[in-house]
Amino acid sequence: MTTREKLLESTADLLATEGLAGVSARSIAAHAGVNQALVFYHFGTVPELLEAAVRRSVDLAVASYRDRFSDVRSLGDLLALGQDLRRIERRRGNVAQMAQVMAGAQSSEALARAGWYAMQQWSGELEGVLARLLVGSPLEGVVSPAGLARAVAASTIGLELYGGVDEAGAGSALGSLRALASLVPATGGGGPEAG
Amino acid sequence: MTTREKLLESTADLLATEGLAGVSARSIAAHAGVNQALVFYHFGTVPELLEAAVRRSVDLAVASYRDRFSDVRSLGDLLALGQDLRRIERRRGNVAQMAQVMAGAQSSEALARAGWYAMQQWSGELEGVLARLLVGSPLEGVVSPAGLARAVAASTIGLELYGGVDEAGAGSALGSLRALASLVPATGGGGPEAG
DNA sequence: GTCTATACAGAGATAGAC
DNA sequence: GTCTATCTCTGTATAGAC
Repeated sequence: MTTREKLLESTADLLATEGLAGVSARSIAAHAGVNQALVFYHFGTVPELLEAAVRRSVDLAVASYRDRFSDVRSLGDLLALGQDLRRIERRRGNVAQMAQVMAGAQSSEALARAGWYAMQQWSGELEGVLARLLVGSPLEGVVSPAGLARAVAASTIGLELYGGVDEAGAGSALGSLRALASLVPATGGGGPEAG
Repeated sequence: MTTREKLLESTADLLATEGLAGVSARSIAAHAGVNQALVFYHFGTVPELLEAAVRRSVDLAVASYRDRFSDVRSLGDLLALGQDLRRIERRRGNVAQMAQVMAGAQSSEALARAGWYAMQQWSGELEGVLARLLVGSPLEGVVSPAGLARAVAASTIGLELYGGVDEAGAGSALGSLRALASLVPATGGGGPEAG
């Protein structure tokens, strides 16, 4: 593993576990077991390292689901995949990472770019599936696949943050969304937020 | 206006406009036009000041809607109120404030408490209305008012953060949620996320 | 309650030897 | 590419005069 890779990985780790406030050139370098000055040698500034780390996490994560996304044939399939995906990505810390980056977007151009990119990648993937599934469904023409995909992604971020301050509350929120999803007409379950 | 109040107000302002990273004892004091040491005299630590400021913002905001909440008689009414509320609170910066506090919950007990409290107040209010409205509706027994209220609140936080990195994307997401809401059975419009 | 002054830790970042 | 050393700034927090 190169120094660059160690730094990228450590940054992603720390961002997910400690939040933005716990991420500094010093903490990253310590966690990676490399010298602090190398952060600046390889990435210029800390926000740029953060951006690179998030892009890498997202690219890896999205790519790991590409086959499963293209196998989806029904809203039921999508629902099942969504549940899996949510569970796995939360454990990996990728959802928390995105939430932190988006919260920090106000104070850094690089973080804003990273947040934009991450949302773009995930919702782009989901949008492709939704576009296929909505053809011929009662929802066709009523909701746009692009908007729906983005709504699901944004709500996931919100639920992640909420879970950080009230786990039980977030659980009940998710339960209600699942219940609502089961009401989507003519699909037998599988609404958008159900994952 | 007392020094205490100036500090609370300035903290809320800065949190909404600059984000957590832009909030420090120095910046707050400068914005309030008071001496920096007074932050510690009145509130002990910076996170405690943040907590107090958020509680105050939330209490004031929620109280200002209490009458309108209790006037709601139909999902249509709720939808209209939700749109108003969302527009006004976003402009006031209260949504951004909550998003920042929840993102910082990882690094501070006080912020976690503040985030919990804010979500509790807003969803408690909404839950009361939903509990009334769901009686006799097709959704009664299918979704819990408590969970639904929390899902709406959490999604609002997520959309706020997303809007910070991609305004157009967040707009399309909101549009899709409105479209979905119009499909809620037997109500003629007025689903949960539509506000 | 408010002010000045200051201690001290940790942040980002760079210079220069290796 | 890597390491040591260091500069500078900004952050929290406190002591003590007023």
